[in-house]
Amino acid sequence: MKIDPKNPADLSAQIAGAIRDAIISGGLIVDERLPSEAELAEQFDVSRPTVREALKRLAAQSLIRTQRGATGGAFVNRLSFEAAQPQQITTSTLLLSMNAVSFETACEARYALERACAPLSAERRTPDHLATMRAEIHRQSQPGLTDEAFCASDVAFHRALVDGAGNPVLSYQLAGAVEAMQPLMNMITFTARDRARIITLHTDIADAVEAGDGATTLAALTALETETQDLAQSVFAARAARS
Amino acid sequence: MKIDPKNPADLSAQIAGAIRDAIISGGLIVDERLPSEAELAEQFDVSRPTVREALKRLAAQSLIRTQRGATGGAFVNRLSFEAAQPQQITTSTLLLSMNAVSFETACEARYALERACAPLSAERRTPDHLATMRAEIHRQSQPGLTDEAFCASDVAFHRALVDGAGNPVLSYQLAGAVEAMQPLMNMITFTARDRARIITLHTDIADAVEAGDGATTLAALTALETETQDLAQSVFAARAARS
DNA sequence: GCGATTCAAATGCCAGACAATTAGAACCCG
DNA sequence: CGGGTTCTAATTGTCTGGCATTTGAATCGC
Repeated sequence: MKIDPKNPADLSAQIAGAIRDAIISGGLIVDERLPSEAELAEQFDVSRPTVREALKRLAAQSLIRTQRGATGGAFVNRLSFEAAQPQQITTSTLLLSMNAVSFETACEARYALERACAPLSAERRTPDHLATMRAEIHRQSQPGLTDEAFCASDVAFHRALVDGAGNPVLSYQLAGAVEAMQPLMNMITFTARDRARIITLHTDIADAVEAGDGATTLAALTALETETQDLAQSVFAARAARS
Repeated sequence: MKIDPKNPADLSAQIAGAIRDAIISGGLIVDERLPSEAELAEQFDVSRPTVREALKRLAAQSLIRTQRGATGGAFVNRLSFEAAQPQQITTSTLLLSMNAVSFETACEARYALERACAPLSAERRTPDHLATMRAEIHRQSQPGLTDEAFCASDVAFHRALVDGAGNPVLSYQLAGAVEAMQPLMNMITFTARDRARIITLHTDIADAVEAGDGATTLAALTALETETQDLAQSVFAARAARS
C-alpha cells in the first residue's frame, strides 16, 4: 500500500484510494482493524490530520467505521444493503435533479426496471408484501391526503412490490430508481379523479400479484406507466400554458 | 444550517450532513461556492480541521469539488452520470462480495434488469451500439483470450446493449449490476465449448437487436441467462467435488 | 473473588502556523 | 496606451503539538 508523494492530487485522496483498493482487492477483510491513525501517518509519511481526512472519505462511503476508546480504531465495514441504500437514493435523486433528466426518461427507466421485478414478485411475494401493498392502497384512498403523502404511499407500495421478488440485489437497485422519482412526482398535483385511476391500477397490480399472475401484473404496470406519463404530460402542459 | 453540539455523533459528520441537506434541498445550487473553510469554521463554531473533514466526506461522494488559489474554494458539484458510475460500481461490487450473495441471486437480478432494457434497445440502438456489440463478439471468438479478458468483453457487450436503450438512468443503474457481476464471472473457467455457446447467444441477441425485434431479443437474453446459470452451477459443482 | 479505581490507548477536536497555488491588481516599460 | 511582469491577497493543503473524551483492561482494596 503505497502512495506517490509527487502526485499533484491530494494526499488524503491518494491514501483513501490506497486503502479502498486494499479493501476491494480483499487485502483487508471485513471487521479487520486498520492501523491506528498515528501508525498510518507514519506508514504513509504524512501527518495525522491528513490520515484523518482520508479515513473520513472512506467513512462517508461506509467502507469503514470508527470506534473510540482503548480497543477502538477504524474497522473495515461489512457494507450492507441497508447501509448502501440511503446513499444510493441520495445519489439517484441528485442525478435526476441536477441533470435535467426529463420526467419521461426517468419514468421510463423506473417502470422498465420495475417490470423486471414484477413477474418474480408475483411468483414469490410473501403475505407480508401483499398486506403492505393492500395497506398502502387503503391509505391512498383516504380523502384529505396531501399530494406529498399520496406520493410517499405510492413509493411504499412500489417498494413492497419490488421487495416481493425476494432478491436483495434487485431491491437495492430499484430503491434508488423508485425513491429518486419521488421529488419529480411531488411536483404533480393530483385531482381526485387522478387518484382514483391510480388506485384502480394499484388494485389491479395487487390482485395480479396475489393471483401469482406475472403477465397480468406486467400489463397492469404498463398501464400504470402510461397513466403516469399522460398525467405528467397534462400537468406540465397546463403549467406551461398558465405561465 | 445548524448543528447540535450536544449530539454524540461526530461534529464533522453533522456538518457534512447539514451541507448535504442544503444541497439536496436546493439551498445550494450547482457551481455555487461554499464559504471558505475559515468562514465555515466560524459559522459552525468549530475548528478548520473539523470543517475540512466534513468537506472531505462530501468530496468523497462527489457532492463538492475544491479548487486552490485566490478564487478557489469548495463548489457544489454537478453530479454527472459519468462521475457517479464508478462509485455505483464499487459499491455494488462490495455489496456482492461482502454479503454472501449467491451467484444465482446476482445473476437473476442482472438479467432481470437487462431484460428491462432489451426491448428499448432493440427499438432505439444506434449503429454505434450495434457495431460495438459485433466487435465484442468478434473479440470473444478469438482464441487465446484469457478468461478475464473474455469476461471483460462480455461486460462491454452487455453495456453496449444497455446503452442502446438511450436512457441514461437505465444505463447508470445497469452499469452497477453488470459490472459488479464481473468478479463473480471471473471465478468461472470457460471451456472452448462454453465460449462457443455464449458467442452464439450473443450473436442471436445482436441479430435480434439489429432487426429491432424486442421479443426475440428477450428470448435470447433469457436463453443466455439459463446458459450462464447452468454453466456456473456445473463449475461450482465440479469445484465442490474436487475439494 | 469482586467491585471500584486507575491507566493506557485510541479517536475527536482544537490552535496556530507555514507551504503551495491561483487569480487579479499593480506596476513597469516600450 | 498596451502588453507583459511582478506583487499581493485569498484560499486550500499540510504539519506540529496539544488537550479532551471514550473505553477496555489492568490493578488495587476489600
